[in-house]
Order: sequence, then C-alpha cells, then structure tokens
Amino acid sequence: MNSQIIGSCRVQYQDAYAYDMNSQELWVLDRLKSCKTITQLKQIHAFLIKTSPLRLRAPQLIYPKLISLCTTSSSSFGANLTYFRSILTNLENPHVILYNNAIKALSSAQNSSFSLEAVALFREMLIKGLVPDNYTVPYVLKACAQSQALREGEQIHAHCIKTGMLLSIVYVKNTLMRLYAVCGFIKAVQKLFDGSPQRDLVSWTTLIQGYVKMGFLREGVAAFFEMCDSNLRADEMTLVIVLSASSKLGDLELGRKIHDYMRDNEVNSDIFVGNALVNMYLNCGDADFACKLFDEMPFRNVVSWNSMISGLAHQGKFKESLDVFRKMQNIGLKPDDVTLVGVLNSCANLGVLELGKWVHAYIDKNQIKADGYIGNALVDMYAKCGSIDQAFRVFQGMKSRDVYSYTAIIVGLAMHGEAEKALLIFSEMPIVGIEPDEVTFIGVLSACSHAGLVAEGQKYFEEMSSVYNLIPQTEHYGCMVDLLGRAGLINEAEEFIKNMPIEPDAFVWGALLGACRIHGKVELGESVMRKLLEVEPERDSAYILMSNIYSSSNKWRDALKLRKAMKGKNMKKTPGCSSIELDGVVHEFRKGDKSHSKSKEIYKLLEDIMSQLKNHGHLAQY
DNA sequence: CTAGGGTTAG
Repeated sequence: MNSQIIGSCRVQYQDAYAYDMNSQELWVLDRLKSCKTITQLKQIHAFLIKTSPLRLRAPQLIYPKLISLCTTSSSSFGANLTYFRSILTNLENPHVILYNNAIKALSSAQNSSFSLEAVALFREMLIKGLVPDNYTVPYVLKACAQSQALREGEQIHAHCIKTGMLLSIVYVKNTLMRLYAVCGFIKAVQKLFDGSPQRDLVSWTTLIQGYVKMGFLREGVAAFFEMCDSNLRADEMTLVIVLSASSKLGDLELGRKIHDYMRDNEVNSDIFVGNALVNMYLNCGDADFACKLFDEMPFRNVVSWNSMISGLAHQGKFKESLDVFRKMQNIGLKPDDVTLVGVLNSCANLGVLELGKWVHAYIDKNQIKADGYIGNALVDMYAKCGSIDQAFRVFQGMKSRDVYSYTAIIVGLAMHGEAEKALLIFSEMPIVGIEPDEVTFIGVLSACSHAGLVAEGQKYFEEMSSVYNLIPQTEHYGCMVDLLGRAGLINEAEEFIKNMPIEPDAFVWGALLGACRIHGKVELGESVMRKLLEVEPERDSAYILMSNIYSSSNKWRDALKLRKAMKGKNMKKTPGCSSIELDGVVHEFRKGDKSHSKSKEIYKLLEDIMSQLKNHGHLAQY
C-alpha cells in the first residue's frame, strides 16, 4: 500500500508539469481520501511540499485529513503530536477553522497533555493575530474541562469577558459553566448562571448536573423545578440527571413525579432514560416495577444490565442480582468492570466464594486491572466469604490503593479477629498519605473491641476528631459501647452513653444490651430493652436479645412471656439467612423456611443427621 | 466545526 502511494507520487511528481493545479489537487484529494495511516499521510505531504504549485496549499489540504486520522486512531496521536503541531505552527495564512478543528480534535482526546496542547494552540492563535470565534472557545473550554485545567480555564474566562463573548454567546457561557462544574466550583457555576441574560436548556442542565455531581441532590432537583416554572421543557438529557438524583435520594415520590412529567410532556424514552428509570425505581424500592420496565425495554445495553445487578443488590436482593447476571451470561453479553464489581458485591453479601473466585479468574484471564473498584470489591468479597488470607493477598498485589481498599481490608481483618494486623495496616495509612474516613474507623474500633483493647480503642476514638477532623456517628459510639461493654466495663459504658453529644440510637442501645447479655445483667438489660424499643419499635432484636438474657439466667418464664408478647406484634425479623451455591445457582435458606423446591428432602436429611449424631452420643447445643 | 446524559466500592 505504502509503496503504491510512493510509486504513484513519483509518477505524479515526474509528470507534475503536465497537469494544471486543479487536477493535481483533485488527484491529491483522492489519495488523501484513501490514506489510512500517518506514514502514508507524510508521504503525500512530502509530495505536496516538493511540488511547487501546491506548496502553499499543502497544509490546508492535508490538515483536515490529519485531524481525522489522529482522532480515529488516538493511540498513534500522541506519537504524532509533534508533527501535528509543526505543520500548524508553520502555516503562514491559516484559517481559523483549521485551528478550531485542531483544538476540537485535541479536546476530545482523553489524555490531559492533549488538553493543555489545545490551550497552547489557542494561545498561538492569539499570537498570530487570529481571532478565536464562537466555535474556538467552546472547544478549548471543553479541553480544559476534560483535564480539569482550572488555571487555564480561568484565563480563557478572562479573555471571554474582555471580548464580550461571555455575554453574547450562550455556548461560551455554558461550556464555562461546565468547566467550573467539573472542577467542583458549584458557586462559580451558579454565579455565571445568575449573571447571564439568556439561559437555555443546556445552561439549566449544566447547573443541575453540577449540583447533582457534587452530591447536592435536593438543590439540583430544586433547580429542575425552577426550570419548569420558567416554562422551559426538559429533554432526555435533563431528565436522566434528575432521575439519577431521585435515585440517589431514594425518593420514590419524587421519582414518580419525574416519570409523570415525562409522560405529560411526551419525552421519549431512549436507552439512557430507560436505564435511568430502571435505576431510579430500583433504588427507590419499587423493584417489581423496575423489573417490568427492564423487561419492556426495546433495547438493553451493558449499563441496563449493570443497573439491574447493582440495583437489586442495593435492595438486599443479592440472589436476584446474581440471577440477572446469569441471564446476562446466557444471552452472551460481555460483562464490563461495573458488572463485575456488582457481582462481587452480591457474592460478598451471600458468601458465595465459588462465583467470587470465578469472577477473579475472569478478571485475570481478560487482563482486567485488579485495581480501583475491582480490586476493592475483590478484597471485600474474599474477606466477607471467609478467605481473609486471599483478601490480604489481593490487597497486597494492588498497584494503587485508596481509602476504600484500606477500609475493606481493615474491616475484614477485624471481622476475622485479626485485630493486631488490622491496626498494623491502619498505621500504614498516614505513611502512604491516605486519610482514613468514618468507615475506616468502624473497622479500627471493632478490631479493638474484638481484641479487648480498651485503651487503644479510646485513643483511636479520640484521634478521630482531634487528628482527622471526623465527627463520630452513632455507629462509632455503638462501637465504643461495645468495646467497653464486652470488657465488662458496663458502668463506664452507661456513663459514656450519658455523655454522648448526639441522641443514642439502636446501634448504641443494641451494643449495651449485647453487653448485658454477655455479662448476665438482667435488671439493666430490662431498662436498656425499653430504651431500644423506644428508638426501634419495629424490629424484634430487642426482644430476642432480652429473651436470651432471661434464658441464660434460667428465667425461663420471663423469656416465654417476652416471646409471647412479641408474637402479637408482627415485627420485622432480623433475618438469619444462609446460602449455598450449586452449579451457579444460589440457594437461600431462612429460619423455618420451606420454600425451597427440595425442602422435604432437605429436612428429611437434617433429621437423619440429627438422629445419627444423637446415636453417637452428641447432644445438640442451642 | 459549536455546549448538557446512565450503572460501580469499604
């Protein structure tokens, strides 16, 4: 192919004077069309330079092609960046459009050095006396937003104020808003929005998105309704963001309102909207309707499936989540890393090590990096499935670790009673420069609790606020009550609760009641149970714990009375559930549950085992 | 040749 082009270039060169310039240009354009690589392009370029009538036209002719080649094969783009620049920079009379296209190409590249290159081209334009137009500025601002180049963006912002573009061109204002939004400066976004004479749908959407991305969900939703009041009609893009906000808020009423808005305004449901709707209904608790919508979708992509897998898990329907994954496998859709994270999460919560291992093998086989989300999910899965050593190996093998990785392994080690190792890993965090957060401290405090390290636990609890500026939540107070209570320091635990700056909740009272159970404190237990029932009247855990306290103090009559009192009340049961995985299918078992298709056989076998145990002189312990 | 969209962790 190359030699063909060179060959025909040579022939053309020799016959150059036989053609007039137009036909030469046509010939070159024809060659450019079929040109596939930078090397071929360079050959044509060389020919153009050597052909004197075409010399001046050369850059203009090849430039658009160069841009399109670079953007379609971004991998070779980096290597040819110098070449790319040298042509443009040496142009004597470049048209603004050429620069615009170049900046556009650079702004859509992922690489952040390309974004800065786009800014450099923008500067070069100004130096050459070219006037950036209403296309140039949105492109270069997009490049800044891509790499969060705030400083550069601010300079362009200043340029836009000086030239008056900021006020006159809505595209400029919108891309500028977007830049500040991705940099997290929501106040700057709002200020630009407020100070602008014209606001179109994109301005509103950018504002809403800015709020939602920063986690200011209610503010984003409020902006949406404000937009509706101003008689602008939302389109698919706006609605996807508002639905995602409703989903994150778990606000079903709001979500339904948005859905109604879509029907009233005849917004058509493309795949993005469809996915957002499914996700919203799932996270807001209406899983049945979400499944119905999912089934009715005319097209589904990997995100649709991912939404189902992680959304069901979010609702605690881990088994169903894995069922969806199996269906996805059956139709032959390739999982991506988001899918795998969701699957690992469900495996972790069900304790299905086999499938978790399969995912790990899949990750290795497909050379997916076991860092970030994936690595953290693997650590968590192994830890929760009981393979703490394997969890630790994955943790150590990770190239980059963040606060989630550290927390996963610390909580995992604490759960497995390896308190010292957990605290050792925790002490590594300041050395590698990772700040622990609230969840990390749950792991640290529970490690201390399990190992009976009272003084250390108190020290860490104190450091939480004094060193790390974290405000302890009721969970942390619960851990401390547990720590003191387990160690038999019941009075100290009671005193600790009295001095809490926030209202104790079920975590805290539950921990104290647990301590009463361990240490057989019947009377205190009774008063703590009442407290627990006050803050959590709908659950049965207070009754269960208390009746255990009665039983272990041989107060059978009181225990029975409590169980009876419970029966009439239809309380939420704290589920005790176990599961096994067989040939890829997860089977769940709850206490007294007879829903399994082979339930009869299972119970029959259990009875056999029990009687065999009895025959061998073993007495069942309850 | 212009701007704004979904799913993922402890």
